[in-house]
Amino acid sequence: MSTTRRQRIRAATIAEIKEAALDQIASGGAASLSIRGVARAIGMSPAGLYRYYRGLHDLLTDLIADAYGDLADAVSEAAAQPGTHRQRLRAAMVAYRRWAVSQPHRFLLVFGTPVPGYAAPEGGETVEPVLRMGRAFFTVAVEAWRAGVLTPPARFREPETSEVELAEELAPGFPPEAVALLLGSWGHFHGLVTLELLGHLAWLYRDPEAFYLAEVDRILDGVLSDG
Amino acid sequence: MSTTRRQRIRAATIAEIKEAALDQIASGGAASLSIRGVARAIGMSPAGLYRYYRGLHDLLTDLIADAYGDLADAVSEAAAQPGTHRQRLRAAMVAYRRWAVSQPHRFLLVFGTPVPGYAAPEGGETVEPVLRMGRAFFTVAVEAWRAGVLTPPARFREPETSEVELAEELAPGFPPEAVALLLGSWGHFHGLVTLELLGHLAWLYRDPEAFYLAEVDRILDGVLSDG
DNA sequence: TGTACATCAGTGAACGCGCGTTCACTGATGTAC
DNA sequence: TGTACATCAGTGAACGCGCGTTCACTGATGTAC
Repeated sequence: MSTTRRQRIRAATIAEIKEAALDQIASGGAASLSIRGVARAIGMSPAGLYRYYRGLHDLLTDLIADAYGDLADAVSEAAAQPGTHRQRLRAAMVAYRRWAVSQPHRFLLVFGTPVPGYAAPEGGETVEPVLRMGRAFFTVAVEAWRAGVLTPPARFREPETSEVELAEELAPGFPPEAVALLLGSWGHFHGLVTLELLGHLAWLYRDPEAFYLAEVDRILDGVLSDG
Repeated sequence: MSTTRRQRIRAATIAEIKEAALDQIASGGAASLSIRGVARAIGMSPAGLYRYYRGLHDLLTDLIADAYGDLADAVSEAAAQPGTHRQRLRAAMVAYRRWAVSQPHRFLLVFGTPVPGYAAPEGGETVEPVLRMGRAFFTVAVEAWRAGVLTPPARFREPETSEVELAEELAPGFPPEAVALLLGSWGHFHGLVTLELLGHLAWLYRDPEAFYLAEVDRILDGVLSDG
């Protein structure tokens, strides 16, 4: 327990740093994040920040990991609520958009144009969070499949090896077409969210929520047959 | 005709500037574009560039407009080829991805995270190119509707005023649901393209083309009934 | 409980860098007569 | 066809800025005995 005092303060400072960094990103984009800017915001000398992060790159990595984790949490939680498969998938898609719209800068940290000079962490670290969030959707899909209400397309191209492998890993016998179907659906609602976030729907929709919800229903119609 | 000589050189220089600027963007992202960098690349002093652009902002605006125009051209051309409605819409969607994949930096100039400090041009300029590209799709859709093969969703939410207005403008009697349907479809393939471009599909697909094409067919099934 | 020492948090000055933009200028190209 | 003048393209030096990072340092917090 001797670790406490200094460590608590340290944790609080890290939180303060992240908060200031997110503020900076929120107002000027990820590329405008700077050590000096954060230091200024929390009233510390620039050099002091090097006690907490080895450099700008590490701070950014931390923020991205946080964001991805948060989004995955929001989606997973929504998908875990009781209800029909359709209700749970809908809830997950709605949570995806809600999270994105409520903190666009963090969403774009994960899914926006990569920051120049910042190379995303290697394979392992990239794969993990994608799968983690994906699993929220796949889990419900597997359950729907077991219940016989998942409708993969009748005629389908030759499945790719990677699709077969992932399907087998999700649940023995799970159809590889359904893997593609779910990823395609992700592309669908993800696209709607990014278009909204970046203002490409603003010329038609002042508030695209109703539009989004209707599209979600279309997506669900393409995946489930539980009415 | 006295205008020629100097003007031809000037046009060539502008082309050279843009080319160098795109190179810079291709390798470091839009945020890394700089007057000095471009000047260096074409062997001119930084100050000299101010004979051609009033500043960095103007150059960037020009590049974005070019990119949007090019993309619109590629899509329009594809949609204008002879063929069934389904073939033409498919060609347009394939052209959208091909253009994006072949020059990701230019696609992201239009649809990526906005460059910090760069505010997109006002209303008019933003609306025009969106509609211009959209018209390629809408035109085919209107023809399909006239041919009776467009299938807007049976049950639909109350259409919004903006949807009704746009539908009326496209063609008297054109169903507002179809407007939403087409925009939703745009979100679908746009999402697939951005996910691919930013590497979020790489963990599963080495080459997502087959996946994309299959999704395009799903999209078309949701829009057309011409089989 | 008290003291000697080690670790940690944070400072302030300094480094070298690339940036956008302005300014006064030189020399070449075009124009009017 | 030739000359006087205006316009244009491009230079080079300079400005002030914010940046990431390093370094030697001071003072506070924790640890061992």
